[in-house]
Amino acid sequence: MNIGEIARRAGVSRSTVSYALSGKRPVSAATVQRINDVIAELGYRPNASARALAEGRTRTLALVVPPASRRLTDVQLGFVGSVVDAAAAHDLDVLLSPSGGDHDRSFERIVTGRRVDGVILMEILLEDPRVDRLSRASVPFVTIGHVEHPGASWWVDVDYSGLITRCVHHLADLGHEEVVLINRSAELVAAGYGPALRSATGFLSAAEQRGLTARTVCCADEAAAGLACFEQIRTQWPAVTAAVTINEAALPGVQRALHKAGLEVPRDFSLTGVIAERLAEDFHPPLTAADVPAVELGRLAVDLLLAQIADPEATPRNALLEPPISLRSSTGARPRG
Amino acid sequence: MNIGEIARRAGVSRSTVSYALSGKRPVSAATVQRINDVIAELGYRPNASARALAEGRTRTLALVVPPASRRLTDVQLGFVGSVVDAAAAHDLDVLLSPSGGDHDRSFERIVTGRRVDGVILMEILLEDPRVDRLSRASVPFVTIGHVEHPGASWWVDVDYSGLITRCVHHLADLGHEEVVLINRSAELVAAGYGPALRSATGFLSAAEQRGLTARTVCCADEAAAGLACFEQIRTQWPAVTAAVTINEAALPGVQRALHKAGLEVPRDFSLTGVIAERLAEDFHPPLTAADVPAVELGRLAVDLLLAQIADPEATPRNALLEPPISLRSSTGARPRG
DNA sequence: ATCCAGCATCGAACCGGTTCGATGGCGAAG
DNA sequence: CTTCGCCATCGAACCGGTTCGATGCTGGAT
Repeated sequence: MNIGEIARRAGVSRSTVSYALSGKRPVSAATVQRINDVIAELGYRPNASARALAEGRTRTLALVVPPASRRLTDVQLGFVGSVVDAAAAHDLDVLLSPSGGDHDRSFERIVTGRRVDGVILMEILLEDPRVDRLSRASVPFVTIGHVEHPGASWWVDVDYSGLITRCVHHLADLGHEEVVLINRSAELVAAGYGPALRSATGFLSAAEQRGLTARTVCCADEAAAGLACFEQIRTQWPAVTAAVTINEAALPGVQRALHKAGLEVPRDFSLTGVIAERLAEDFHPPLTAADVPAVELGRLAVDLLLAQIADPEATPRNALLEPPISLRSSTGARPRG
Repeated sequence: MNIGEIARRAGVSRSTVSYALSGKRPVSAATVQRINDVIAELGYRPNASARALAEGRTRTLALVVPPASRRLTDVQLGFVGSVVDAAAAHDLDVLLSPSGGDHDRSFERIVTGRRVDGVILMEILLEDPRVDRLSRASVPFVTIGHVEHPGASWWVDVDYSGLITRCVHHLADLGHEEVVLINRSAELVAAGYGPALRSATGFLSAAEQRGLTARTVCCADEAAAGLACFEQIRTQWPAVTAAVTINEAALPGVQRALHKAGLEVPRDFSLTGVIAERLAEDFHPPLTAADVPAVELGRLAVDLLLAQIADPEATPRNALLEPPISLRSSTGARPRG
């Protein structure tokens, strides 16, 4: 069941078997044939640990995800799936490491245990200790999202600020004068979660530029909070005629609140934002929104990571995607009060 | 950066360092202290591959998931999260392996490459070739879900048939006479997906037992399909007054269809089934439904797997959970036609 | 003073691959 | 017929840990 056994049965040395499998040195066709026969017969496959030890690489990537207690959003789920798929396309395995708490033994194991060839970090904060940790440990890594001062690091991200800006311009073009941003939870904002903060600044500056009255609220990532949040908006700022959101989990609640208030979208109220495509299309009516290209981001992250692993000294690369806003049917002209 | 370097700096042999770390043989307190100081100073951590090779175990579990193309349901997502968390609690890492296609190189790597100590398989079919593959390879594994003839294998599952039966009885008790099962997609049923088939048989036999008229439909796992499906039900079987479902993805569509048809739940129509708790509560009104205990199942699967790894010869264990039906507010007495 | 037990430590073998330098055999060239 | 070179293969070292048997040293009992 190991390479020595294969060698013995094929009547060759262990190194010959190794070369026959890797093709790194020529081996005669007859010998290769014999070795392959034995391997097929015994169903042999090299021991991954031994190979990793000898080669100095594990053919494994780590994907650091938020702990399960924090439910994944649709967008995050898209990242995980696409990273796994992209890695599989390169015959790489993916190790999942829950991180975000304080103990983070799993993260430490991965960083220092040479358990993986590289790391993909998602859900990062503007100031993220894990980024520093990986830099110091000189482990190749790519972040999905970027810290405030990325310096010389590799990352891919969606331009939340830019997208939100475009949403605001879109609403301004339609004549809206008072708009609200329904952000992610207050905890995430307080923690320094990039998309939430960049969305807020983008929203405010775009609104100012267009002379709109801008309101922002944080909303916990759940339907019930979405409902409560929307009702509060109606009470507190009755002149608001449009909302921009990046909070996917709140959408069902917002939908219900709209219904309860007897508001029809987009006739009475416009809704847009940055939302996973599937959710945007499940909404009623389908949301005019920027679809987060989760699949592309995941694939891109793997590509960058592999480039970095191949040449750790290469100058860092990054990608800031700004997907187009898909015009569906949730935005319309400001209702005449 | 390796154990030899630590040994040299601490002035001891490599084996002493190893014993100091593992505690498998006594080492004097003074020596342990010295070794720990050196380790702390250099930030040493044993190479995972080398350790795996020497110990013959990788301290890693594999979780076989459906390929990303098939979107994960909320329940499946719950499995992934809880398995990862439960594994982390035991200081184990989790390797994600997408499987379900035909080539499945990732799956083969894991099965034969001794890359992991055990495998957790989810989304299994009544006849699942992967189960046989793992059995033959004598890799410890636990399935979430069970094949038709589990024989001597380890598994955990939810008793879909039993739960659906209870839903039917619940509706019968409320006086409903014609009920429909909104199942998962026709492809899944055709592929032999356990929960879908067991739900159908449980539904039909319970309905027969109570003398109800039973209808069943398959519905693709998406909101649009849920809407279309529900409208078709209304047209085709106008006497249906209650639905039972296990299709989470269809729910938003069903909700919209109810609204479009001007039906109020539960006054005009009752809805129940087996649904992730979060989705049941996000529905309007909250669904009376059996919450799939995804977290408990995941934890249980890890526990069983560890027991099996510890003693591969142990007699297989399994668990068939039947969570209580949470009475919320989506079921009521049959409307008087 | 001698012997023995037991503790602390060491050295070597082993896990299962990869890789490098060396070697044997063969055909072609001189 | 010798020599050169190349192709195919071999043997040994190495990756970085773990583990087992052996050994030196110390102290207490006799």
